[in-house]
Amino acid sequence: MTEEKSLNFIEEIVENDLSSGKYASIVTRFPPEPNGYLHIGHAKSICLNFGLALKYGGKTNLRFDDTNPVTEETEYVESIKDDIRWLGFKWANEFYASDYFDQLYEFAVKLIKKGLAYVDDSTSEEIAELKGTPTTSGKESPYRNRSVEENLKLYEEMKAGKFKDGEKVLRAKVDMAHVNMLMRDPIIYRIKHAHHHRTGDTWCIYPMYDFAHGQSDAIEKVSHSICTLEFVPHRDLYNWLIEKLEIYPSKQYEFARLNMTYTMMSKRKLLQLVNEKIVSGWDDPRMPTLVGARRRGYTPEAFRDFCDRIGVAKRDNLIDISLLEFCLREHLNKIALRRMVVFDPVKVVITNFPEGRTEMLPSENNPEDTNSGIRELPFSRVLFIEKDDFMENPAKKYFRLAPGQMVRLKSAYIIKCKNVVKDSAGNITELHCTYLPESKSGSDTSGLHVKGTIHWVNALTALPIEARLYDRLFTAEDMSAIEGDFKEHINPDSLKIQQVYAEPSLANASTGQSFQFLRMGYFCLDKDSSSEQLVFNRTVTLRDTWAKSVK
RNA sequence: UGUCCGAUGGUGUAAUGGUAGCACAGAAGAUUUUGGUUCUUUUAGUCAGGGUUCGAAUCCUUGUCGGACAACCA
Repeated sequence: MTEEKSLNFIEEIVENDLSSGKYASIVTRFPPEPNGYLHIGHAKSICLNFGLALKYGGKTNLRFDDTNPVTEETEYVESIKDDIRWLGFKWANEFYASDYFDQLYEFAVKLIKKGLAYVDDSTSEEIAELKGTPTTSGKESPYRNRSVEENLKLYEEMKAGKFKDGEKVLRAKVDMAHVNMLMRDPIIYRIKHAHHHRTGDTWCIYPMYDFAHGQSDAIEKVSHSICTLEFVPHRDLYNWLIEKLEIYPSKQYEFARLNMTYTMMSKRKLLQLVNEKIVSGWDDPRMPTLVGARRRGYTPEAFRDFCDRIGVAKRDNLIDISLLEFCLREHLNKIALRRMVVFDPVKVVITNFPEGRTEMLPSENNPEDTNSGIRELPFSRVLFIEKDDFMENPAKKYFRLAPGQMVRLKSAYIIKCKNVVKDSAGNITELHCTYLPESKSGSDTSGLHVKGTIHWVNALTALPIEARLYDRLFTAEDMSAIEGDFKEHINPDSLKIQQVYAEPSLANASTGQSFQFLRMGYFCLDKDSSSEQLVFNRTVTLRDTWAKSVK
């Protein structure tokens, strides 16, 4: 059997609840607010919530927490659904907090009737003033002791649109002296004469998060309501409302959100990058959004593996982005077809190869996958190789091409450098080489062992393509620690565009398809491609131990 | 100043009173028609003090450090 993997603290809770018979099966939910695109941090939550239900035989609802019409849009709803599907998860139900507005209204009425909620006419400032501070207790509002009848009437008038935005709020009557600020008579309904993306203009009062989230959980009979650490103080209120409303007792558990090096997860700041056109959009391949990562060439398999590896705990964390890249490379290595592309070409003339002749040479599509087959590469007298793959005065342990030295051309022949041609300025323009006909790949009888193998393309048939080379968007390791304007820490070199030369088979690539450009990295075809110009995004470089040792 | 949450190699995460383990990152080597992959080996850790115990990363206590909390956001 496979090794027993240790459980995270939430799995432990679930297993205990299941074995004790507290629940026959579990219900979780993923509750995004449709006011932005999902990012990598959400992926952790999605994998956790859906993963739990999958592992323990339960179900997961997708529920949009759409209680603030001012910031929410249908565009976001669609993108969120897309991203979850892309990650590979299926929700049992698609729900909206706005589906429950009628019921939520009735819940509030019930609270009023129990004498546990009141309409407050205080201004926002007055409410804040009376709220106290974390270290000093609050004071009661002068409107706190209105009669049930008056509250009922006022609340109904709020709903009917009799008041302007901010003129009145409905507050739960808890305890203004509570050590937990959230328990100091929290606002549960506010007036917003705003168009809602689903309910239109039906409502002009909307519940606050605390009066929607737990209630929605209860309505759906969510057994384990899993959220991030910043909601810990809300748990008191969550439980208080469930108790007073006498509804299904969902339980809230909190875990530490994902933070990653050189990355920023704040939806507000990401929106800023989009609005200020610092990036091309939510799906800019440099964005930590799921759409961005997808366009960049990240795979759902890599994300799921990553989420599995980072674990779930309650301490703040800052995950090294190299772990994500490791997961990515591991997956891409298995699935990406190999192709040869020369980025910075220097011309190689094979002086003993007949002019006008083209030979087709087979090359494996992926050495890690024997089922991936081969493709044919044209080889003739004039080729391009990478400038970096030649050194006139080779460094020690450099085993690529140098004057008088031999190197293997991948899937082709061993060549030997005979002559270096330069222009008047001393720049290398051509390398004159000879090839060893008996060293042909697959039928090599030369008996020679060369240390280096390099990639190349046939000059005549080379396909010019655009390569977009991405680097991290931010320069600071811990973006949450920076003070001042985060935009001062944007990497000016996060995108470099280069015209490069590809083997002809790349003309058949389809959008989103991943390739390994030999020795250069993983790339995928971008949607910006046209028939005249193919565009490839660099997903991630290959590990490069040589570059490291040179440095 | 208060309440709550947390603290294990560089980074994550296990060990649930009984050998501090795993992964990433780093280092060294082997293999390789990708300086990729793969395979070896290796560096490095329980926040501090006190207590309970035959035995403490784990329990108690004090302290230190980090985070959260004073939106009509979620």
